[in-house]
Amino acid sequence: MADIARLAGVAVSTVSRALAGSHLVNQETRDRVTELARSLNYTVNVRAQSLRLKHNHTVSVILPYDAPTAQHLSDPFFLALIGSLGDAITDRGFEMLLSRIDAEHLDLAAQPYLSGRAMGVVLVGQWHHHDQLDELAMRRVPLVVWGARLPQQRYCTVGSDNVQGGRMATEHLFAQGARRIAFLGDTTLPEVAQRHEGYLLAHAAQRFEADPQLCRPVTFVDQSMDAEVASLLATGKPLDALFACSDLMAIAAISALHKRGKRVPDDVAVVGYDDIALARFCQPPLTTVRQPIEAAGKTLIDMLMAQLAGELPASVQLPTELVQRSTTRAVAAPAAPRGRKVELTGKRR
Amino acid sequence: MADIARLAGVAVSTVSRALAGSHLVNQETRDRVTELARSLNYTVNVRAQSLRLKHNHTVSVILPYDAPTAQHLSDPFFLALIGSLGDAITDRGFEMLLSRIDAEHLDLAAQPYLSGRAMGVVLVGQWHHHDQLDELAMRRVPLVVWGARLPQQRYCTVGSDNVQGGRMATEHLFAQGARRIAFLGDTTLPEVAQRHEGYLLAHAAQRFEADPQLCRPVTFVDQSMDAEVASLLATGKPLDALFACSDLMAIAAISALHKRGKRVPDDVAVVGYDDIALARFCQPPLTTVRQPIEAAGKTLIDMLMAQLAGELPASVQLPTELVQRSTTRAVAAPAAPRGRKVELTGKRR
DNA sequence: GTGCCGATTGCAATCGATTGTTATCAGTGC
DNA sequence: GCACTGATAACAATCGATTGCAATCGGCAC
Repeated sequence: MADIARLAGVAVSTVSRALAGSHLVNQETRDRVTELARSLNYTVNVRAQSLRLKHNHTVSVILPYDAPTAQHLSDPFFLALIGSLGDAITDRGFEMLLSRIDAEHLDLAAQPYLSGRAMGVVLVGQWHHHDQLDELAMRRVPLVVWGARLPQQRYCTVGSDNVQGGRMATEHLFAQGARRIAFLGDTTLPEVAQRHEGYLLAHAAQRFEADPQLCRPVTFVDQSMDAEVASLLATGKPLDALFACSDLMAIAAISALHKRGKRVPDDVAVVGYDDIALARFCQPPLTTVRQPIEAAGKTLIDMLMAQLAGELPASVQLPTELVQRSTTRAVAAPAAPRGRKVELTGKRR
Repeated sequence: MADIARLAGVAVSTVSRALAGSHLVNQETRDRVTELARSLNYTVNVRAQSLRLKHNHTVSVILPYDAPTAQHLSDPFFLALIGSLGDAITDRGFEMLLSRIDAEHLDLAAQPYLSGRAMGVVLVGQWHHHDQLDELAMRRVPLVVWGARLPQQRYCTVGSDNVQGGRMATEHLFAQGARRIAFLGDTTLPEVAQRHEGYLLAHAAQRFEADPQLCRPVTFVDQSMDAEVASLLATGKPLDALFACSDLMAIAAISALHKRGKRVPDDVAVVGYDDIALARFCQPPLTTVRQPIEAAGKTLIDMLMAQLAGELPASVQLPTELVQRSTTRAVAAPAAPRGRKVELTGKRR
């Protein structure tokens, strides 16, 4: 900026004002400065600017990782969520700072905010440390978490309505005559626990007792699905259906079922969760509970902006919908969750 | 920092040194300051720090978007690449600034660097503006591009060996008796053009003439695949096989083929490109040319670091491998590209 | 008592912007 | 000729760090 000032024969302050389009500087001077800046490929230094202005246009998006397994960033649902966040953030003219932290130390999520790099934080998944998140909220860190809404939480969450989703999936399976429905998912995770709650509610509504033996704590993405399915089939009692807490798990389970001569949906019906791109394309196309990914990114950012505007963090539960494809038999739309028409195609191009 | 200095009864400069672990400050003072900082949840302001130090630890990753179609960030391959980059960047203790720009203005990719937000730029895809990238390189912007290596380019690219990949796929199809092989992909994109070149080389090696009617300029992800496949089947002459320039296109094509009563691979064999997660799970599992995504992120960052260390930008072509699954009939591994053993499973968990 | 030494610590300039306040200047009225 | 006014532009403080250089201090030798 000093260079431009020298070349234009004015003071640095005038250049600053000129580039900001201030009317305090003569139109002619302003044009001269602007042109000079353009021809020199000059851009204001954002670090200095945001240091002086004490604000910035960056949103920190954090994906916790499970340290013991050193898991890489490859889950299609989370990646799609990043895409959705990326779009939402770009649309608002902000930038996205993406980083990863150990899932056991969610308190580190505040770093980008505390160090002035970002105006606020979006954390993807609450994992096992609800308490650490509450603490961050109490320390007034602008924070929105993708995950389950828990009783009396102090932080703001955005997530799908997991109880409704789990219930809808289970009811759909009941509706086609299934009676013994396996539940696959790690219920120590809040979101999965809520889906399991929906699963139990559906059982209660049917006056059926859920067999605890059918609930398997498979982690979100897992190679050991094969063994799990084998063990489920070996219980002696028949297996009607299977509700998996992610599409990836559902697809792995279907593959394991096929390997053991079970037909889907004729022998075992399967419902997944997420409605990732894969669900629509795999054979047979997967019946699944759709989490509205497009809306997710937008809503997360909306909530963050609301907090930055001084509003109270109101948590949001986005509606889920059952997308009926071919891993379950076609039945009339379930009555319970009165909702929008079921979409058969996603919005992806 | 001033607060801490006051509380600790020392000068700001001492606090700075203490937090940096400098041995110029007394061990005791250092401990006192460190403890004070921790208890106050204090973190150095990264903006001020990097302003003063004139360097930072941020890598800018840019995904161009096609403005006319206002395409969202949803392509599984690019998302996976972001994941890979995220891991590579995190592993090196850096942070990732993710943004999007209009694919027609790749020169804007320099902004994050010029404005001091990032130490360098990784651009995902070179799209149609090779020239703009050359210009950026001449302006000495630290830049690495994911894409095709073009003759006499001035910038550094990392990409898969597209010619080899295209050739390998086509040879594999020839090896199982295919003679009329359709090529699906937008050859105005450098990467696709090179895959097409490989396709033509394979034809030449077999002394076969490629029928231009079989080359269809489908854009990377497209709804109109159905019409395209219909048109291919309607040419009058038989269709043996199909090489699609992305797995997504391959899967869409398979779906269109099924709809028209064609069996895969019996009537039409199909090879995709990328080996995204979907390829392994879809039914039938997709034969495809694998781009080494894990290595991609690492290599991109390695090349960026090399540039920052003052080295010349050497472009890299990562080896591709043919992953034989079920959309082609099993044949012995092709002889031409002597390579590593074909892996049947990816590294995903 | 003086001077030197090593170990710490403080002072002040600096990074690149922004902005309230002050200065300059041409034009105008008396 | 002088005071006043409006339009521009310059000055200087500031944001929160870092660091070369100077200052301080206790100890020690002479």
